[in-house]
Amino acid sequence: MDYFINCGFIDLNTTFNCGQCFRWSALSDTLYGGVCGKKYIEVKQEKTGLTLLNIKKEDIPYWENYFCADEDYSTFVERFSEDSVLKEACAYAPGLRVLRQDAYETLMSFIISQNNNIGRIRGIIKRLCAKSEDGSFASPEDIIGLGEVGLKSIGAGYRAKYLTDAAKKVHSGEINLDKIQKMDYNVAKGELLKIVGVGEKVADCVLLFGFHKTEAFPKDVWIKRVLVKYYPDGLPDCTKGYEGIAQQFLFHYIRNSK
DNA sequence: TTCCAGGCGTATC
DNA sequence: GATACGCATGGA
Repeated sequence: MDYFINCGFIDLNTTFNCGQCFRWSALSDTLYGGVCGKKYIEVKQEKTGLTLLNIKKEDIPYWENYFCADEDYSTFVERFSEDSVLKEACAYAPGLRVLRQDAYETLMSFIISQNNNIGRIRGIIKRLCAKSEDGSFASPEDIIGLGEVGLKSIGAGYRAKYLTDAAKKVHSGEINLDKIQKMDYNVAKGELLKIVGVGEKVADCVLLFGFHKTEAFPKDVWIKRVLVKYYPDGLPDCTKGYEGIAQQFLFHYIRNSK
């Protein structure tokens, strides 16, 4: 069956190409295919939401959660528009949404992202996931099995040992992603920082994109430029509690405008 | 050829 | 706590 999710306007092209996710690809102007968890899905752009194609009824809640159908983005935009720069950033990317992605996949993806560009990140993840049996994201066992040599052969470079460390800690239970989901932001961040190769920025990306902790504010090279240029005295009050959502609008704006 | 990319670990002060 | 440097890789 096909299933329409009415979540208000969502721009799939912008949402899938703003650097938060790496496994969606355009099949046409209005159709996208992607893999999350064990599920391949095709989604169609609609005026007030999106349609899940050929979806099993029991999978619908997963995708409603993934696309944050429960969140009203007009409220965010209204709040952020108290600040002139954020107002412009929001106006620049109508329909941009921060997704609720799988925490494990987000962890591995953003370890790969460090000191890297989005095109290469996508390529490395694609080659990595080609190593799994069913096309789903490479499991901890898959990554441990590949070893650092195998990981370097797909272009992971010096991040190979970081992926290995993360995979081992998840596999052993030393890092428990289900428990991290329930922790407060600061405690959760402390857990992620135990992984070799996960620093402040990657931890915040995982907390925002994988655990939907919206107060996480990842500072990459682009956002650091935004802070210097527009917010030398800190973020405006209208972002409080939702700094991560604001961050994504600013990130997309600074990278793509002008 | 050099610079850069959704940074981090390590050494040093 | 702050700063400097090396690190794999490939596109610009």
